[in-house]
Amino acid sequence: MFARVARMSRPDRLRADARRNHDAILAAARDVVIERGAGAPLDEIARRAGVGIGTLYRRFADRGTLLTAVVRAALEQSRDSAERASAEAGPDGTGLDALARYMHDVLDVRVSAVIPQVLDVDDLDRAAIAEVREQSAAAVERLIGAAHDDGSLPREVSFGDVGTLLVRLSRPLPGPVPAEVDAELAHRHLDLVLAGLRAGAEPLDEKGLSRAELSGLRDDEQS
Amino acid sequence: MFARVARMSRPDRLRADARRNHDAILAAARDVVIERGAGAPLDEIARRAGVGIGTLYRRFADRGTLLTAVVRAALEQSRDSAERASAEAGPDGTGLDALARYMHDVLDVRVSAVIPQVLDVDDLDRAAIAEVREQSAAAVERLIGAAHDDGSLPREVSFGDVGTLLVRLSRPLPGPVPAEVDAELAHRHLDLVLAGLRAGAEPLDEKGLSRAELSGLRDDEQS
Amino acid sequence: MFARVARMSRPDRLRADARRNHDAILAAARDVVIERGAGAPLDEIARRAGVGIGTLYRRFADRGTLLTAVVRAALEQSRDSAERASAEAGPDGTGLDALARYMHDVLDVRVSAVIPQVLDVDDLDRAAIAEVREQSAAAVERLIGAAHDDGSLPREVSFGDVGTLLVRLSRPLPGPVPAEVDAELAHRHLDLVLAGLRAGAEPLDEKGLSRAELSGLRDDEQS
Amino acid sequence: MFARVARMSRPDRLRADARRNHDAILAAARDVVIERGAGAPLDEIARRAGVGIGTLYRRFADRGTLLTAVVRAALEQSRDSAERASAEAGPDGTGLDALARYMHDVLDVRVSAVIPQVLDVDDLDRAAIAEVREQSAAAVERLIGAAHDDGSLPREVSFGDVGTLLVRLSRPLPGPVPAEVDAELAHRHLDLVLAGLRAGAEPLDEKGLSRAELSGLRDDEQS
DNA sequence: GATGAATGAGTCTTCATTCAT
DNA sequence: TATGAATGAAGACTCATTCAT
Repeated sequence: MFARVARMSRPDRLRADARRNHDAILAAARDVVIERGAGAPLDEIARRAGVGIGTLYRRFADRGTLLTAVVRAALEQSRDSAERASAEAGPDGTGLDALARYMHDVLDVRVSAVIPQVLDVDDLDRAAIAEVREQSAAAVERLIGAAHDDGSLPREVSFGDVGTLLVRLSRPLPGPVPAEVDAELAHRHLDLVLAGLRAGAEPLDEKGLSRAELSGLRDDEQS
Repeated sequence: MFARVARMSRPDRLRADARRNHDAILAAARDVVIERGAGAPLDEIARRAGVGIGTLYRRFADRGTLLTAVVRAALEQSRDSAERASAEAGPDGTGLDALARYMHDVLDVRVSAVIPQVLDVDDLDRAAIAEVREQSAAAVERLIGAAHDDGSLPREVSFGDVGTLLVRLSRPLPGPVPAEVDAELAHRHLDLVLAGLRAGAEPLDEKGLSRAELSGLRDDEQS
Repeated sequence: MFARVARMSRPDRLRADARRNHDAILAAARDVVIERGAGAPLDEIARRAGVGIGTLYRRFADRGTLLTAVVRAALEQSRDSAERASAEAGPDGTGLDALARYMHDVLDVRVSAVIPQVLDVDDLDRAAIAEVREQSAAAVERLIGAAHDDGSLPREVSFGDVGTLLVRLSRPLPGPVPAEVDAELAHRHLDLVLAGLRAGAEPLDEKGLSRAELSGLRDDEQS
Repeated sequence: MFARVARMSRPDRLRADARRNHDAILAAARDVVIERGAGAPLDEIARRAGVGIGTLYRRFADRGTLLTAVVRAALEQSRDSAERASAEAGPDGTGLDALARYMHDVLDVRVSAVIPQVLDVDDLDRAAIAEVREQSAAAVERLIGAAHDDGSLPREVSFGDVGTLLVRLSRPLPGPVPAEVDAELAHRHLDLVLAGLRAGAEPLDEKGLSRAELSGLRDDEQS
C-alpha cells in the first residue's frame, strides 16, 4: 500500500516491464514533441512508444505530468553537460571553449529542442523541475563565470544571453526541413555567434540579464 | 455590375464595413498567432477582432486561407523593408549597415514573428504567397549581395543564414516573457551577431546555403 | 401601406422587376431542389436566380414559404394537365388513355419531381396549398372515375395508387444518372405499369386507397 | 499480439462491448437514414444507438465510412435473398415467381430503403462495396436470366428495370406516412407491376438497360 | 498492470436569417 | 427595392481523460 503510492513518484522501484514502458513513453514523447510540437495528441505518443493509451495514463497522470517529465530529463542532460564541461576545464583563457563545448553538446543531444516547445505549456508542474533547473543553471553559471574571469567572454554577455541563445538555436526551423539539416544549421549558427565573441570588440553596450533578473522576470509574470 | 464580380478576391472594392472587418480580422489573427501559435482557436481571433465567427468565415474561407493572408501581409512588409534599406544605401563599405537596418526593421514590426509560426501549418496556400515570397527574397538577396561586394559581409555568410537567423530571433521566447522584453532581447541578440560579423575574422569554414539551395531543400521535402 | 401588405401575398401587382425576380427565384428553386434535394442552401438558389440572398428573402419570408410556392406551382401544373386530359377525352373505353396522357405529362414537366422532395419538409405551409391540391386531386379523380366507368381501368386501382405511382416514378434515381436518362426511364416504367393494366387480369385483390383514405392518413399523422 | 493488428478492419475480433456498439450503431444508422435521409445528424444516430458521439466516431471514421457500412450490409442482404430465391427455384415456367419472391423479400427487410437514400452521398467508399455489389448483381442477374429462359419474363424487361423498380418501390413515400402503410403500399405496387408482367402482352418496345449499360452509365458520369 | 473502449467538451465549418448600406 | 454583410445556432470531427475488461 505504501509501495503503491510510491510507484508513480519513484520511477526506480518499478517492475521491469513497467520501467520499460515508462522510458519508452518518455522517449516517444520527446520525439513527438520535437516533431509535432507540445500539442501533439497523446495517442500518437502512446502508439510511438508501442503501448496503449491507458498505459501512458497509468504512468503519467496527465499531459502536464508527462511534459514535465520530459523537460526534467532534458534539464538533467543539460546539467550533466555543463558539469562535464566544467570538470574538463582547460588552462586560463579557455573558459569560452568550455562554454562552447557545453553549448554544442546541448544542441547535439537535441535536449533543448524540447525545452522551448514545452515551456509554453501552461500546466507544467514548475515545482517539480525547480531543483534540476537550479542545478543546471548553477552549473552553467559557473561555466560563464569562469569565462568572464579568464577574460575569454566579455562581461556584457550574460547568463540570460547564453540561455536565450540556446533556446533560439535549438528550436526546429519551420517548414519541412530535414532533421539533420536543421541540426547542422544550428551548430553553424552557434559557431557564427561564438566566432563573433572570440573576435572580441565590445559587442554590446549593456550587460545582459543575470540569472536572477531572468527568473525574476518569469516569476513576475507567472501569476 | 462591375463591382459585383470578384468581391472576395479583391480586398479593395469591399464595402466600407466589410473592409474594416477584413483588416481587423487580419490584425487580430496576427496578434493571436504571435501569442498562442498558429493553432489558436478561430473564435478567439474573431472575438479579438470584434466580429462574429461567421464574419470571419465570410472573409476567409477557412483557417488556411486566413493564415495565408497573414503570412502574405508579413512578407509584404519584409519586402518593403528590404527595398527601403536598399534604396537608402550609403557609401561603399556600409552594405552591412543596410542589411542590419533591414533586420532590425523586420524584428520591429513583429512581422517575422508570425512567419515561422505559420509556415508549419500544412494547409497554407503556398501558391498564393509565392510571388511576394519571391519579391521579398530577391530584395534581401540584393542587400546581401551589396554587402558581400563591398566587403562588409563575409561571403561565407549567405542568404540562408540571414533568413534563418531572422526566424530564430523573431520567434517569441517561451514562457511568460513580456512582449517588450522579448523584443528587446531579440534586438540585443541581433546586435550580438552583427558585432561578431563586424569584428570580422573568418567566422565560418563553409559557405551557408544559397537561396536556391534553401528553397530546393524545402521543395524536396514537400512531397 | 395597404399595397405594402399585399405585395407579398399577391405576386401580381408587383413592379415589373420585382415580378421578374419572383419568377426567377421560383424557377431556380425548382431546379436546385430537383438537383440537390429540398435541403439545398438558399444561397445557391439565389445565385442561380441571379439575385442577392436578401432579395430572395424579401420575396419569400423563409425557406418554408419558398418551398410552399414551389409545390404550389407544381400542383397547378398537375391540375392543368389533368383538366386538359379530361377535356380531350376520347370515346368510351379510352379512359385509361386519357389517364395515361396525364401521367406522362406530369413526368414530362418535371413537375412532380419536386413534389416528393418537398413534401417531406416540415415547415411547409399546408394550408396555402390545400386549395390547389384539392383542385388537382379532383381533376385526377375525375379522370380515374371515367376510366373506371368505361371499364378501361380495374376498379381495384384507386386514386391512391395513381398518385403514389407518380411520386415513385418521378423521383430522380440515386447516383449520377444524367437527367435525360432519368426521364426516359421514368416514362418507360410508367409504360410498363400501364401495359400491365391494359393487359387486364385481376391485378390486385383489394382496392387501393381512396382519396379520402389517403388524406385521412396523412392528417392523422400530422400531429 | 495477433489480435492487436487490424482491430478496426475486422469487425469480428472486437471486444464484446465494442462489437455490441458496432452493431447497434449500424442498426441505428439504418433506421435513422430511412426516416430522415442520408443527411441526418450523426448525433441522432449515436443517441438512438445509445452511445456517445465519440464512440460512433471510434467505430466509423466519418460519415462516409458509416454510410458505406450501412449500404454494404444492405447489399449483403440483397445478395442473400437473391441466392436463396435461386436455390429454391421451382419447375420450368416459375422463373418469374422466384424473381417475385426476391423482390418482395428485399422490400420486406427494408433493405433497399437505405440504398437509394445513401447512394447519393458523395463520400461513399465505392471501392469498399464493389465486391458485394457485384455479388448481389450477379445473383439477381441469374434470377432474371432463368426467368427469361423459361419464358416467364419478357426479354424486354431487363436487369436495369428490375433494379430501378426496386429502388422506386422501396423509397419511403414523402410526408408523414406510417411505416406499415408505406410497406404495404410498396408490396401492393410491386404486385401491380408483377401482375402486368404475368398478363404478358408486349409490354415495351425496347429492351431495358443491361447491367453493363447501367454501370457504364454511372461510371461515365463519375468523373 | 496493460489495454483499448467510451465519453463529452472543444473546435471548425456551414447556412438560415436579419439588418445596414 | 436590391444587395450582400453580419450573426449565431447546429452539426461534423478530434482528442484528453476515465473506466470496464
